[in-house]
Parts: sequence; structure tokens; C-alpha cells
Amino acid sequence: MGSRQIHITLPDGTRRSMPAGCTAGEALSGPGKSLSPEILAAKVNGVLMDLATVLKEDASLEPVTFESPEGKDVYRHSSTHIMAQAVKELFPSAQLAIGPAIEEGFYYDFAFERPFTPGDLEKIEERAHEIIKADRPFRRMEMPRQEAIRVFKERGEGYKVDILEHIDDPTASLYSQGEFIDLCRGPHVPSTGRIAALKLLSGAGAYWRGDERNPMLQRIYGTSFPTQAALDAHLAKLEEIKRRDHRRLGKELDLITIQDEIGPGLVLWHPKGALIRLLIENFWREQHLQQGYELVYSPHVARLDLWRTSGHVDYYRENMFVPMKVEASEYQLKPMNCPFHIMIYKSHLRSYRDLPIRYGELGTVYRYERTGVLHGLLRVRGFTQDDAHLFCRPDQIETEVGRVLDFTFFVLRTFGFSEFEVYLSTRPEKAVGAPEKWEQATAALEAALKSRGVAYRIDPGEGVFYGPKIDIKIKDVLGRAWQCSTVQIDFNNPERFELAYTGEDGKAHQPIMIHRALMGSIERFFGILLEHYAGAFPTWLAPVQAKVLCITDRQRAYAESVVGQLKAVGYRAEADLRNEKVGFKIREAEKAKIPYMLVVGDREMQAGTVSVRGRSGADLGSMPVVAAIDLIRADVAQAMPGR
RNA sequence: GCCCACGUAGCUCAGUCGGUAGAGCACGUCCUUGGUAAGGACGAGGUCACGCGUUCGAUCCGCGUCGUGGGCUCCA
Repeated sequence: MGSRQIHITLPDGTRRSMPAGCTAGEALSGPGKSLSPEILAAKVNGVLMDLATVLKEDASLEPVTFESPEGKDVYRHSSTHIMAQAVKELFPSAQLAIGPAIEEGFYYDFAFERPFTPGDLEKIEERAHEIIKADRPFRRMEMPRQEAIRVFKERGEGYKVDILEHIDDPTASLYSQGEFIDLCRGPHVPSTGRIAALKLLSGAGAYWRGDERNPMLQRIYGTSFPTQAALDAHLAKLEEIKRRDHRRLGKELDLITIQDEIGPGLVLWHPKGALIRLLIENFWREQHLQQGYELVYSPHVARLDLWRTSGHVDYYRENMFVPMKVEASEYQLKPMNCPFHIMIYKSHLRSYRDLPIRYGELGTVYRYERTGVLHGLLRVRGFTQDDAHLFCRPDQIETEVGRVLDFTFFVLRTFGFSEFEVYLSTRPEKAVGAPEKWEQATAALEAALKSRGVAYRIDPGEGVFYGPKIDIKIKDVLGRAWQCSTVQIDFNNPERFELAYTGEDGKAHQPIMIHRALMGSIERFFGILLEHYAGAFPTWLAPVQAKVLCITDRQRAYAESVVGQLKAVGYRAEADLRNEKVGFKIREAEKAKIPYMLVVGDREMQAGTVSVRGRSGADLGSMPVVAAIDLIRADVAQAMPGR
């Protein structure tokens, strides 16, 4: 032999001697052993590469499995190539565009003369399974960019040529499995047989490079997993998401509707939905008053000139309804609340002693959203922001932002959210305000986060043009992240509206303005809550907290008296006095997701008790009415200390 | 806005290869008074989203409008 030896360092620190020219896969498995099938790719000196990569020098090696994000990426990326091959085999005239791995799967965009039908998807999936069964190896080829362009021109793949013409790298990498060749950075799993469970999910239209001026392509979404069980679990999760859909639950529980006759993106709150909203709003108002906010109201329309001053006419027009003419002037339906709060601030001369001033409003705004983006309660045209604007001195930013953060986390926790993702967005390219101001404010935001030990990520350049911001995303029970809360510094409006306060020095100074919302929009937050709780609101928010069910007509008066006792101490109770069997009444109360069912028959009536059944079947036994009230009280107090 | 699919009773959905429609649930009346997720009988309920066209005839076919759903860079 006499071949040169190289040293491989594994993640656990062990070193292994291998002949130079071995592959990454061989080096990971060790001499004479076969590679564990979980290993999909390798990190060579920290760079993600194929297992077939030939090693010529000493290197550190790390196995990559499906468990890591990179592993999932490789797996799904290989999957999408398999799907693309299936499409090309069945529909040779389809052209390849792009096909990346995405969070929970993959897609591939094709240029094709017609959309793919569900029947096409079935055939494509079948063919993909055959390709997997054939276990064709993925082979990497590298060639000069020009040559790659020639290859794809020959194959009639115009989009690949377009991609190649837009990249700088003088060499391009191509991957093939069998007859199929695709431009691809890689890496890939060693062969198609490594994809254990693959499923195509849906087809959709998508623009080339996401630009609506470009041609529409046909996108196919799919996903893949290393075991059938994992795929089934994923599909079950998709079913669960459907089951929790707030549009479905909103209708089923008779909480809200959005109706054609009224208009897209405009929400009707039915009595039970309105009651939950009222409870949310009451909580919000109480807490804001306690936190030193002053609550205000503002009109739904204002002169267009106000929106010229604020800059919305210039920067926000495409999201505004068209103005309406009234007498000699034009009026604008409000897309935001800030100008109104600013005008309240401006209605007096302000002293440095007055600051900070905190104005809060559940302000309903109207924004024109393109029809295609409207979605249930999550994206609407009329919604209520839990808005507030803080006016403070520059030295107060950190304290104020800190207070907002504490307040936000408190409110979100009360609504049952315990996991958060926090982002700090810094100065974008196009920005107003001096760089020093940005630096100072960004540092204050960061200091407020740090002093609370909040873990956060920086989104460089993602701030709004008028100032840096902190965004907080909440994670629901299914692990989905939703952005609700935001805290934004605004250098723009104080300038535009010439805001001022008199300082200790007797001179005019410009205040800092902070926009903030905790829930974002009540509509959206309500939709998220509905999905988070799957409609089973906690007792403090449940529109009906207890339903009294009589077994026969004989207990009707008693049932009503129990309802009366509950109402007298402030709980929301209803009686079901209908001539129906108790099983039927329980079924209905279960479906309405009412937290407590109080069953009353002759026995209970005699003893002055109720039989308590908790939501989803728990038998809590028979007890005096006061004991049932204590039960509800304890339940509410757990979520809402002090009630 | 754009691509595709869809719009039938209050809800969920069948159906009509063109001859003005059906189920389940819900609703109403009656019977039943039943102890922890559906008791029974009968009944009422529809301009088949809207408009225009083709046709002897349109809910069905064509075009348009409105609405809903999925999607529209997570960049080889």
C-alpha cells in the first residue's frame, strides 16, 4: 500500500488515521465498518459536504443526521430533486426553475403549460417512489460556469441558465441521479434510496423569483421523513392544525363571522365572541391604568392633511382606503392611531416634569390589504390595535422600554403563552434621524433586554425607517411562532409634528416617541388564542363558565336558582332547561367547550347540591353550590391572581 | 393584484352527461321525563353567489363580477 495517511478529528475529540483519498463517509464509519444509515452528509472542517467527498488532507469531521437542521435540509433537498426527476420523466416539456428545502418539507417550481392536477400529483408521487426504490446514487459534478450554461441550454432549461447568469462563482456544481441533472450547490444524501417516506402535499402558482411581473410557475409542495411513522406524525399535526383553524372554530362556537355582504376582511363579533373580546379588553384597560397609562379615544376619520403631516400619504398610501370628500376637504379613514395621540400631546405645552406621558387606546384602524392576502382574523382590513404611544426624554428610553417589556411578558403569560422569540431590529439603509440617535436608542433597547436577561436575536437592518424596534413572537401549543408585540422608537413623527417639551434649562427639546402594541391587533390575537386553546378558553375567558343541566322538568326551578346563585357572585352561567336527555345536553355543552357542567336531578335538588362535570369528562363529584362556586373561583384565580 | 380550485337549505356536503334538487346536523310541532357525548315521529326550509350570453329550456355549458380557500424568493 504505502499510501499517505491523514488524520481525522471527530466531534468527540478522538482522532482517526485514514488513507489519503478516502471519502468522508469512509472516514466517519472507520476502517472496515459500514456507515450508519442515519448519517446523511458530513461537515468537513465545518462545511456541509457529501459523504462521497474525497479527503486529501487532515480534517475535522462531523456526521450530519436528520436530527439537525442541516440534515433536514439535505434530506428535503434530495427529496425535491427526486420529485423533479419524476416530473421530468412524466412531463418532459416541464422546465426546472428552483427547488429548495423549506422548514417542514420542500417545493419545486416548474414552468409548464398548465397547472398540475391532483391526479398529476398522485402520478408524480408514484414515480418518485419508484425512483427511491431504484436507489440511484446522487453524483456531483463540477464544471466551469460557461460549460454548465451550455449543458442547460442543450437540455432546454432556460431558468437554470438564468440562474447561472446571475451568479458570480466561476465554477458551478451539478448533481445527477440517473438521467436527471440539476444545478445544485448540494450536498445530497448518497442515493435516492435514503429517502424513506415522501409525500406530495399540494400544487400552487408562484412567480419566478417571487416577482409578479415574472411568469407564473407551477409549484409542488411536498415533505419527507426518515420513517413512515415520522411522516404520519407530521400529517397528523397538519390535521390538528386544520382542526384548530380559528375560522372553523369561530363559526362552530358562534364567536365571529366574516360575511360577503359586509365585505372582505371586516369582522362581525357575535355575542359570545364579543364577550370574550370584552373580557380581554377589560383586562387590558385595568392593567394599563395600573401601569401608569392614560387611556384616550380618537375618531375613525380625520382630515387628509393630518396624514400628510404624519407622512402616511407619502409612505403608506397603498395600505390606505381612498380618501372621501366631505364639504370642501378630504377625509381619510385612519390606518393608524399615532397622529391622534400626538395631537393630544400637542394640545398643551409640556414640561420635562410631565414625561413620560403614556397614551393608550384600543384604536380601530382600517387598512387596505390586497384581497389575496386576507386570511380569517389573522389578516383583515378593519382591526383594533392595542396601541400606546409613549413620549419621553432620551434618558428615559431604557426605563420605559424595560417597563414595556415586563408588561408585555406579563400580559402574554396571562393569556397562556410561555415561550417567546425576541428580535432587535437595527438601522436599515433608508432611515431618518441622525446615526448617533439611532445608536443611542438601539443601545437603550439592548440594555433593557440585557438587564432582564431576555434572550434575543439581532435582525441587522430590519428596523423601520423611523427607528429601531423590538419584536416579540409568541409560540403556541403547536410550536408555531406568531408576531404580536412590538416596541418601536420613532424619530420621525416628533420631527414632523414639531413635538417639544420645555427642559430644565427653559429651552424647547424634542421628546422621543415610542410606539408599542402588546397583542398587536385584537382580531389577530383572538384568532391566535382560539387556535392556541383549540376553542377551549380558560375559565376566566370562557363566555359561559358553567352550564346547569336539569335531568327532568322537575328540577327546572332549582336549576334556575343555581344559575342565579352563580350570577350573583359574578360568574357567567346558563341553564339548559330543554326537554332533552342529560347525555344530549352534556354533548352540546362539551361541543361548546364550557368549562363546568352542573348536573341537577332529584337527588341534588333534595340535598341542595350540584354534580360537577369538568370539560372533557372529568367527574368532580357532587357538592353544595357554594363548593362549586369555590371550584370556579380557584380556577379563575389560578390564571388571574386577585380575582 | 396574479395563478389554480371552489361557491347548492342556517351548518357540513351529495347531485343533475342541460328538463328548476337531496342527505345528515340545526330549526318547529308532538310523543317521551330519560343520571354524564346524539330517544322517537312528523314538519317547515333553496332565485343552486350575482349578472350577461348560448339553448326550446341553464343550478349544470361560456364569459364577466363578487366572495372563499391554497400559493406568490425560505433565492443553484
